[in-house]
Amino acid sequence: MEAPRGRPGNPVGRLPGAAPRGACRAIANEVKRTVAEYDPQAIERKWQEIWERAGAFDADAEPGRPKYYVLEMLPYPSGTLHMGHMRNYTIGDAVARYKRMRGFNVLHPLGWDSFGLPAENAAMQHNIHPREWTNANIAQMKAVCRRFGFSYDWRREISTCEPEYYRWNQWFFLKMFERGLAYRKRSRVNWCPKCQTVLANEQVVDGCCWRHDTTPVEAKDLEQWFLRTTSYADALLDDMKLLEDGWPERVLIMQRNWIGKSAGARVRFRLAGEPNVSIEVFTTRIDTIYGATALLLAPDHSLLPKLFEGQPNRAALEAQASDLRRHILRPAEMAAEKRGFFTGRYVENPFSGEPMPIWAANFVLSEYGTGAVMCVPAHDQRDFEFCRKYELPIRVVIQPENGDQISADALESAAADYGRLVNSGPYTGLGSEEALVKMANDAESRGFGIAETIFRLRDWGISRQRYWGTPIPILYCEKCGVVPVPENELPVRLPANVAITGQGSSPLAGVPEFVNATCPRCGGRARRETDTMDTFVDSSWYFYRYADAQNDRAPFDPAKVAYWFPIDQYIGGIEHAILHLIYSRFFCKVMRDLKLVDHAEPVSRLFSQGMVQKGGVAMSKSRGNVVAAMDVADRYGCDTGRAYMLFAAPPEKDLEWSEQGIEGCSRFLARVFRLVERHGERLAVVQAENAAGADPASLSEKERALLRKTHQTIKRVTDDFEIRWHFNTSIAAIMELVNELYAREPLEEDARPAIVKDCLDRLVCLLSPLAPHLAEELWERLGHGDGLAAVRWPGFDPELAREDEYEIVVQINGRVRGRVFAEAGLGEQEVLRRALEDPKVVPFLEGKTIVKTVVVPNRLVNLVVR
RNA sequence: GCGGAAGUGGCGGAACUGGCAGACGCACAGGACUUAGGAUCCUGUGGCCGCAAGGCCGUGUGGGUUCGACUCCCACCUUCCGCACCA
Repeated sequence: MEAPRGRPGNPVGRLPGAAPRGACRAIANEVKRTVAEYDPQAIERKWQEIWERAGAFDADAEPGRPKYYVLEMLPYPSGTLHMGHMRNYTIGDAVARYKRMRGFNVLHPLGWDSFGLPAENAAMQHNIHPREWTNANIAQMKAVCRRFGFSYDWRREISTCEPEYYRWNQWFFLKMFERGLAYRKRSRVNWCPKCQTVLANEQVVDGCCWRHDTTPVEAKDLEQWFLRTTSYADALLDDMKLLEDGWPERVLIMQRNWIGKSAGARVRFRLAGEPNVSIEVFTTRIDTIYGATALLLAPDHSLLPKLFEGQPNRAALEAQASDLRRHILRPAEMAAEKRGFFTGRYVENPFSGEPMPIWAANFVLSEYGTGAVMCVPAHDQRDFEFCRKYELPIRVVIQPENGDQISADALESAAADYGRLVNSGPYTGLGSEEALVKMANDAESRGFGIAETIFRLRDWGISRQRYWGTPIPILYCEKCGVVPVPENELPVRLPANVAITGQGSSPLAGVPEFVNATCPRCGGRARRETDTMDTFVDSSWYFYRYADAQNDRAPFDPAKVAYWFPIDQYIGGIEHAILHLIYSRFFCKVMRDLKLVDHAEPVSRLFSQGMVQKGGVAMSKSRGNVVAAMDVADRYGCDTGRAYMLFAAPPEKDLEWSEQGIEGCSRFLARVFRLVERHGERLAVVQAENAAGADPASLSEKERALLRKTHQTIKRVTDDFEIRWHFNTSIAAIMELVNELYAREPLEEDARPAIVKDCLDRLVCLLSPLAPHLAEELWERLGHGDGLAAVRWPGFDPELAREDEYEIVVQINGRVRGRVFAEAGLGEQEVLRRALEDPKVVPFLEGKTIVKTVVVPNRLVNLVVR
């Protein structure tokens, strides 16, 4: 790289007007002599107390005043605040503080997702009541949050394990029950033998429990309560268009996949020889039905045993079936081979009348569609592989619109694309899209099928055989059957004294005082439901409760919610992209139907922050690479921790924990402290002069330079908050400003105190969302009696930010050959003239012809020569 | 396999609309101050060649568009994440 060149007459690499070299020593000495050390612990303690006494971050609904609701995801109170939390809350806090300075009424609350399994595990291991354990953890984590000075309105704190909160879970459940959105059915459930409870489908990952990733989930039949998420499947999908601007694309994609809408048709195939028995399949490709050469059943399809009846080799078939059931493919065994066997029976293709053999196949999912599919090897890759293996016939019924015709013998893989129908009876010659509609219609009018759209999304099973959760408010009466607990009897409280063994069914079943109840309808004996709710119920609506956390007559006052909602900015980890966020959207839609809210979506903007890693991997207990937030605060102060979280990477990217990096941030804050401290006493009595709009001629060259850098920094930091959401570059910009101020020391020379003060004031304001305690302290030291909470975000004056003079790069054929200076606004011709005269440039032009010139204002000149 | 994100110095990262690649920080080196410095302040720091002036190379790879490409287009490689026999 070329050596930096200063202007003629200036020392190389030094800013025009910077202090002469000899001055550095003097400044350093003076700084050392007079400046107190940056003491983050003292400063942070002081301001946290002041904020708390003042209720500085309490916010109430003020109709007519613009609001901003910024929210971080509800934490589980594990006891330690780890780096992920710290990063999450630091981002949210920076945004909250920035928006306050922008004049918004900011709602920024925090609470605790305090039901859940770990409390029960702790109860077993340490013989401590889940409530005690949980509350101790909450106290600990809250202390860390306070130590970090996050600007929460603590009056709105909620804890989901308190009856004041969970009674509204029960209330919502009853509302859903009334509307048929909560129902009970016996169903095959995912059972985790370690958790000793049911898991939602969403909680099964690769066939294993989401908490125990080496424990395979078992199938079990149980009576379960479900919430009918599927009745909102279309709304959940359609309303995603409202989120396209504010949510990360990948989250929307994940949700779309999860909902898994597929449009197709249900078709009934009659069992050959038994006209009253038929098998239904679901297909999205009814246009290929003339190419179906078999019908495939899931190994656990309910009809399978019936098919074997009366066959001589029935026992052998049943053995094969149960063998195949053991080989139902789990996602982890995706590469495993397809297997199946012929059942000995046939169905009749309702379109062609042709007989088709029925096979059982291990890759057919019993829980999706109808658990049976038609097998079209020519046009479906899975069927193709299956038929090749078992030598079933392959028949081409779709030919590509353009390109070579295909033939069954030459196929190396299935041809799944749409095309034109061949060998398809009366449909031959139609295009796939046309045929899909027509054939489904015909199937319906001929009585063996119907167009249908199905979803991958299933109803949400919420029953958990656990103690530490919300009791499901249902009674079972010997006479009246299933009876909901009347609203006025809520909450159904968790009994305090329960033996938690971790074995068998719900611990509540062992508490007679809880189980035995009176039927509210007939007054007879009733048994209470002993399952509790999935904790995702708690977190599906908690952010509404923040709007009205103390309400004891309703989950919230709709007017308050109408003021604060929707959430303007929600911030959390990507791990909640599906479960929590779909359930929350579902709850919102139910609430809208209950007329509690009038918005369609609860969250306008969602941000997924990156993980915090150490040594390139996520911090985790098992890896032993966890750094606790409290340790950072103890060693460096929380402002340093915050600054590092924001500086080390843009917020959406993973962040590598670096001790040296954090020391760099600590140095930076100390450097800011010394700078302001050095001038604070002198400037505290000075009224800052707002130079905006001032006559530039009245400013000294140094004043202009100071103001220019300051206003350029304001612009950069403001854009970072408003548009880019890249706080790393905000801090970098502020560092540049600080460097410039140091370089121009002594500031008291050639610059009026009022101007210097103005610059330092603005610097401190820019810093305040990022390192709030230090900023408050410096603000005070600059002589301001009022706290920063009352201060507006600094304004930006483009006139002051403008450069007077630009260095213009002169390129010859795209290569940098020289540099010239041009005053702002200098005409193109003049810039070009200077470029052509530049002594560095001239030799490159000798004997050449300039074919083209490009002049980019304030940036460069490119001369194309030949 | 499908979908998404990303590949830039020794490291974290910057470059906003196509216009000086490497801002800012870390690390390292030199200097100042100092009894001392792992504090502070100042300076330097992509690679190669060169005493220097300067030159050449350089943003995963290969092409393309353009006066000009980290940025746009095409093909490919690698990494991470999500989904995955969903009929």
